[in-house]
Amino acid sequence: MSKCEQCIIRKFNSLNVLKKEDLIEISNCKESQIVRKGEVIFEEGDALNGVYCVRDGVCKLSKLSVNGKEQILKLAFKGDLLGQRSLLGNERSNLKAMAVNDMQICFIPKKNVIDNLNKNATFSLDIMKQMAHDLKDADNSIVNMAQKTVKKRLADTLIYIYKNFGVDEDHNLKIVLSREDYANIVGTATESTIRIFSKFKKEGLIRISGKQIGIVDLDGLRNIE
Amino acid sequence: MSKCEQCIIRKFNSLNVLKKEDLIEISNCKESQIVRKGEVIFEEGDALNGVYCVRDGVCKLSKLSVNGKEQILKLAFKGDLLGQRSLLGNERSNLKAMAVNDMQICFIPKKNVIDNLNKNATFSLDIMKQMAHDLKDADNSIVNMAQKTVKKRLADTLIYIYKNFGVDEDHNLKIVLSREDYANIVGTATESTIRIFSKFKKEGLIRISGKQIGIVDLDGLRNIE
DNA sequence: TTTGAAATATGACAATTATCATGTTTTCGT
DNA sequence: ACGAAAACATGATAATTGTCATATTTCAAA
Repeated sequence: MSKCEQCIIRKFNSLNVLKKEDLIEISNCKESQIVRKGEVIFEEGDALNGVYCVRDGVCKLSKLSVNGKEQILKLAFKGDLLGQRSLLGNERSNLKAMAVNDMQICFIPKKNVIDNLNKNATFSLDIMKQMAHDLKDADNSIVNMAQKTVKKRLADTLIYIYKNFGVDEDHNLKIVLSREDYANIVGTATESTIRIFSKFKKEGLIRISGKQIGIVDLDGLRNIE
Repeated sequence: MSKCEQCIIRKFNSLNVLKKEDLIEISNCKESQIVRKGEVIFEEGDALNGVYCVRDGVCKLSKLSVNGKEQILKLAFKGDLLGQRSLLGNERSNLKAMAVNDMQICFIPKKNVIDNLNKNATFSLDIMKQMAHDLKDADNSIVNMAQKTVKKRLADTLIYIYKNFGVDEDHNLKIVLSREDYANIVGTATESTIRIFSKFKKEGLIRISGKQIGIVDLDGLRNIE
């Protein structure tokens, strides 16, 4: 089992500001685990007794809407801390987390996090900074949902995945999502997603072979209205 | 000028957990101001050197989308702290704040807030709790935008305003917004909002006289699909 | 009080998106 | 490798929503 104080992933989140002794303390209490593609880390409504730190892999954070459709709110990856909100608000999780590919995550008990929040103002400020950033992102998502067409949102999503996760040796998007996942990210029907991807393909913007999607004309995608 | 330590508004936000001496310190530095209906408190892109605490009145927090339309993200009122995100993230405001009716607000300099965040873990935790709650709200907004029809979103908005701000002596909604404001809250065209309100009126769900809107059948509004 | 601008209202039409049906392809467990 | 289930694909059609045009009303400043 690797040690937090040696783990480079913490460079990507607020744990980076902790002192070595506190990291060692956390390291002794944490539990590393492997999560396979498709496995659920936690469900909407679960009581979380700590936070998960993503070391490797990607998961989707989603929420069921009243009409029974899943809405994907975020793709979490390397460095992301899952469940901090529920921990802070002392509430059950309002999101579900499911692995998109194989993952490595570490569970850090609530006590360790709260202790550090209580004694380390720098840590608290860094967490707040992160939350402020998340709130800004959320605002942008709301504006996009409200004002952009489905086509534009799908193009944006493809670009987002390209930028954040890159491509494999065949130049296809490294993160492979189903058309339904894409639909659940932008909030549309699966058929609409399929149709629009077909259109993108016909227009030479993307390349499709099964679930593999490659971006052919990035600027073309960017310029979609 | 009233004193923070005697101000009951702080009961509604994180300032409530501060010690009396710190409140007095803040009170000595704060600046109370009156903002008239339609006046702008800060613009998108402004550098804020503190936070505004809303004592009375309501303001809309909005953001311009790429296509030039305004998106209203929140109606802030009694107890809300404006600008804490920008302060924490050390960024310029990504929102604009404009008074919906006459307001009383207090400006608290950045230094006072940061000082208390540094020395008072309870305060920090309370702020984080508030932010966690805001993030949850934001998630719900995204789901609603993505999954609900314009009609449903407008009905929800009317109910929200009814629940949070109540009615005047004529039983009309106390907060008066233009049809354009409603459109900018739910993310639709002004004409669509006007049309749907007209429909609500015909169906006996609401009452309209000019800008005054009254809710006639709350359950009817709730049950809209 | 007048008047002109802004807000509200409504029709006609177009564009977008959802829904349902049905067929094809891919994936995955045995 | 095989068969079933899931995912993908596409057509037809309906519902929703946006856009443009044009009245009408409201409201505030001169």
